[in-house]
Amino acid sequence: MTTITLAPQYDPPAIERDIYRRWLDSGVFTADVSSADEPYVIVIPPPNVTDILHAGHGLNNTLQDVFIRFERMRGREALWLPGTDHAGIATQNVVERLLAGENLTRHDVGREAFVSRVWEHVKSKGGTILKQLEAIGSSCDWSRTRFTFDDDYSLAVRTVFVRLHKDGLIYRGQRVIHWCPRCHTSLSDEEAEFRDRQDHLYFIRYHVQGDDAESEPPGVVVATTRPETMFGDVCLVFHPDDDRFALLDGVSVEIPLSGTVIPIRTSHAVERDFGTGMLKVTPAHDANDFDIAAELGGFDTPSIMTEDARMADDPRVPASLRGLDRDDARRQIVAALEASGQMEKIEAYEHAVRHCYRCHTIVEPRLSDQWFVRMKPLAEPALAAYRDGRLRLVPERWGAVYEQWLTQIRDWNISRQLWWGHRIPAWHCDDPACAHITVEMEEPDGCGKCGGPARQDEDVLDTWFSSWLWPFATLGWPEQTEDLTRFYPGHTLVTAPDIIFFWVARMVMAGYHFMGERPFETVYFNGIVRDTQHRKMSKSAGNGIDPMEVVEQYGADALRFTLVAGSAVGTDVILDPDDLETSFAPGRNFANKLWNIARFIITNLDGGSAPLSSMDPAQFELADRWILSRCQRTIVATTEALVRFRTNDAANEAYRFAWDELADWYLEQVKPRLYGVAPGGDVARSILSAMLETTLRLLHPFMPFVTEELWQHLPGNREPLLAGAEWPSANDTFIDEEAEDHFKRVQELVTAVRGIRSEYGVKPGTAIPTVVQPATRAALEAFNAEQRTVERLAKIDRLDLRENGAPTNGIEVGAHQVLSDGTAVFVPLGTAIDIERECRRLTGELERLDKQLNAVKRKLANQQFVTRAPADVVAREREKEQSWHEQRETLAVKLRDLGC
RNA sequence: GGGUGGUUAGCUCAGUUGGUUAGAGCGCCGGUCUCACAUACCGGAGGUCGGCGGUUCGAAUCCGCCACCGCCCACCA
Repeated sequence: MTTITLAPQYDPPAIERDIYRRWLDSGVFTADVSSADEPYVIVIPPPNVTDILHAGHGLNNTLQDVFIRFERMRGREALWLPGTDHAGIATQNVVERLLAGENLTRHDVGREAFVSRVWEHVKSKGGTILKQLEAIGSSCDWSRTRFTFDDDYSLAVRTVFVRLHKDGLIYRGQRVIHWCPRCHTSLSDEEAEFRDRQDHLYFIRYHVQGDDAESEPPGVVVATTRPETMFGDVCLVFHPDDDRFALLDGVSVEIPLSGTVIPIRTSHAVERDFGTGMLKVTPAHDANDFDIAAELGGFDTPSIMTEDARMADDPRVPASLRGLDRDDARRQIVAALEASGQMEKIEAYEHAVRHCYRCHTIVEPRLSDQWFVRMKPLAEPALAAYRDGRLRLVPERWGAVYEQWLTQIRDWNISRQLWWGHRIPAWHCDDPACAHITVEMEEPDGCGKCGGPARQDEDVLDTWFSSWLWPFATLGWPEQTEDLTRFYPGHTLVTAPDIIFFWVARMVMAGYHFMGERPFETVYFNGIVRDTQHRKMSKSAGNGIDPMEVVEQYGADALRFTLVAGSAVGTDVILDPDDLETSFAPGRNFANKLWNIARFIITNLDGGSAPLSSMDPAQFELADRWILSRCQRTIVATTEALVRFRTNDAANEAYRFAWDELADWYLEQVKPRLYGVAPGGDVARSILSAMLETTLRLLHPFMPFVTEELWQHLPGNREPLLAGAEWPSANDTFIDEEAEDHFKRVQELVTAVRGIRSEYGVKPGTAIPTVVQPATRAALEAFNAEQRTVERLAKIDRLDLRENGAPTNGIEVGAHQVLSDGTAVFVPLGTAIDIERECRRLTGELERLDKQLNAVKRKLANQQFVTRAPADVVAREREKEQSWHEQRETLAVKLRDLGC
């Protein structure tokens, strides 16, 4: 391999595209169905087909890629299955907005033309996000890309519908559902999300029939937040034990403004303490009221609003209000009631109101015929799987949410009055007398009962009704394909906790019901990306970060590193959209650091090095043994952290090793040997090469581009692609506690000397008097090269080592740095020091030391501590006392010498 | 109303089962363009770990209460 000279700075855009191309060409991302290796499967949470990548996708997909690359390197047959979701309402809304720009509605163009228009849009604009996933380095198996509207996938959806229907788990029912008057569709409970709203509670007086003007009180007062629904009232109810109204049971009242007569009844559903204790029952416009009315029996369910949430053209609605939208109607009704004296009072009232999760319009409860999935039987296996540990959630606390939802699960409304989606495979008989509904995979010849003509149901299925099949429908189900056999069940699902109900729990249900097996073993919930005010990042809020911009400016690796290393398991990631530099420069800088570590090492390898295994360990110096030992520990720690999904720990372990240990210490220590100034150059080269190689492997899941590029520049024979290379395994023979301990002392000494040089402006040529304690002396003596290391790294000519006591008598003044074993480094002779200032400083230091010393003495004097604390803890305290005592003595001598 | 997460340096956050003198990055101060890197190097300042109480030889860590911030769920209309 020719060593091209590496540029002094890493330039991401210059290499990312080529590297990605190289990966694709090699097929390293493609899972081999016939491989004997143990599989590892992640299915992507399919983004909406027209989505563009936002920061949340960035985090989510980077995490998936980290796991998949890690397992791939560990030798598993890794499959990361990508794809997109047709996203019913969301996509339909996008196209409807486009039409609106041409002053058209979907009804103007018609169903068929509209659907082709959406397809057109999806084909031209869709899938952008998949290209963007490539840009951030995602190692998806693109040969298996799926779309929830693919023919195969649609077949799976129909199959599921038909099967569940046959099993009695899908039924058609008339219910009060959540209706979005803007999207013109029903919504599931999950899609109608609560938002707090400042509202009013209106107290309205209903006249009791037969009462005359003198009656006291005249009629009954009902509290409601929705006066506009009162024309749909069928009765008023109060609690049967509520004495206040005891005489009113069975009495008739008139609905204000319309005069419709309705009875008063009783129901245990009434909360006596709320409002007046009298409740109006509007079965067609409130799910609870529907239940109450049903329980009482014998009531109609009058609808008094249209699909647009306008007052209906209905005899129950006063003529002047018909056609008004619900807000205008409310205003007029309130005004009219105030005028007629029937508005008792209006109170400010804050409550949670359901809104459409797509357009945020207030949802209108509406009585209609819909298709439902009976959820209880499906939920049970999903619940059991979690409870007996077959399904693991990380972090575990989400289990409570998962459990609670499954425990109190309600039937799922799956029909949507949209045009973009999987058409429901049900055909209604044209003959009202027959009214049979035929449910089949393909269009039947006619009604399955009477054989007459039948029309297909107009509705489409909830988009989540296709998503919940994702882990197996993507693998070819209902066909028993090789892929399905090999790659189901999968292993890790990485997703955000906000779709735990929509998607995660339902996938588990579908997995057990149709496959008899969990779809994945672990669900890893990543955090949510927020801005500095902890608001969720979103385009609409204008606080988003465009990952593509970050990739351009800082590189994909910087983006990835920031997102992954910046957050602990399941915690949110806070980023400042107005300050990309603060967030992403550290990642970019680290990539550059890595680049330069490699640049230095590769340059100095001079085209090659002998393998580490051929080196005689007897020739290893302290620094060699130290870095080898540290490297082993880093491998263990990084691997361990990744296995436990602690990606931030893993990334930081590797980061620390590369920057703080390899670059800052080993590289510096080894320079004289490389330049031939000191012996041992070959050993150093060999170790450097091994360290770089391992570092690249360890960092590859986090920063695939820069590591792969550098890998390509490494001299020697190894796997052609880092993406397909082996994850390093730890080798205990290199663990060397003595070397770690000794090198730590060398580091301490170097740092102390640097401190003195910096603070007192000591010139490079000056010797540094040092009174060495045994531990430090051992470190320096056992490895005779190390004193030279200290001198070189601290940029001094000579360490002037002395035994015992202070070096002199006030000439070499100001004991400055004292090491943990009491070794003292002094300011050298001839250095200008401000004696007074030095006295103050030393005195302060002495006080601090005394305080610590007293604390530790008190601790050791405590019998309880000595007898009850673990022996090693006590021993540490003893050492501490000893060392601080020595430091104190050194300081005291200095103070005396200075004449403080 | 019920859950649940958080509160540690100016900022964003680590701190695994309670045990060295509580850490990192950025920012700040001082010094260096030292032949891998100024996207760098060296040194430094900065925290009574939200408050109170408790358990313990020992608490950022465990328990209780309080305060503030956030999220989820919930048929008091």
